Amino acid sequence: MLKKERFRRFLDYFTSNFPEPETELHYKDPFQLLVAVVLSAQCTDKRVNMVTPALFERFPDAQSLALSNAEEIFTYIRSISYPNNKSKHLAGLGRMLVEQFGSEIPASIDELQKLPGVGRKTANVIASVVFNQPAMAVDTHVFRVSHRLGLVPKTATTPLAVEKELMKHIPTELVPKAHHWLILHGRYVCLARSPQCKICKLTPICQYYEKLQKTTVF
DNA sequence: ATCCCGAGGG
DNA sequence: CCCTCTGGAT
Repeated sequence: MLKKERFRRFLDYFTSNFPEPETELHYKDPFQLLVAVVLSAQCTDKRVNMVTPALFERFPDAQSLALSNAEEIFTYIRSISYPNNKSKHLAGLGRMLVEQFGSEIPASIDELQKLPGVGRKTANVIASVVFNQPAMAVDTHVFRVSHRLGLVPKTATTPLAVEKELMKHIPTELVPKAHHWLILHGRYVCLARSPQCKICKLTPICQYYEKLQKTTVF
């Protein structure tokens, strides 16, 4: 199947069945989303959502983070992955937002990436979700699902390469939604260790499933 | 043992 | 390119 056809059917399916996908991280403003996404590295959204209510009550904005320190922040996030690194990142994040960005969340990818704990993936999420820019954040789900479906070539071995391949084929206005669609599919259907092909509606266009049929003996 | 909406440093 | 960070669920 042609790649163009794969993309068309992938986008058609999700446009029809999940027209308004959203992140599962809990937040109520750009600052909270930024913090939540920084915390979500190598950690499930569910666990992040367990610590953010108390965290946001104590630190409702960049100023409060800037006035605190990594030691105190650590006590609020000790139950998630890499609490030491992330508490240091958040302390520095608060300070930089206050000192260099007037306590506003910057909109450009380059400026976002200057913030401690914010790499390309997190910067793309903020640009896409907060500012509705056509930025494709490639996390573990997007990477895996894109390869399994056959949306990107095997030579796309890095998140950046996958990002560029996806951007080539997804219409600009659908990029923010496609990001969520790939994540939702990876989280609930195309699981890393046990892809649920039996309930998957995309098997007709899936490269992984196609190969699976060839190698399975009945 | 592997995975989870990765980032920073060497 | 590599390595380290390193909690909790499956």
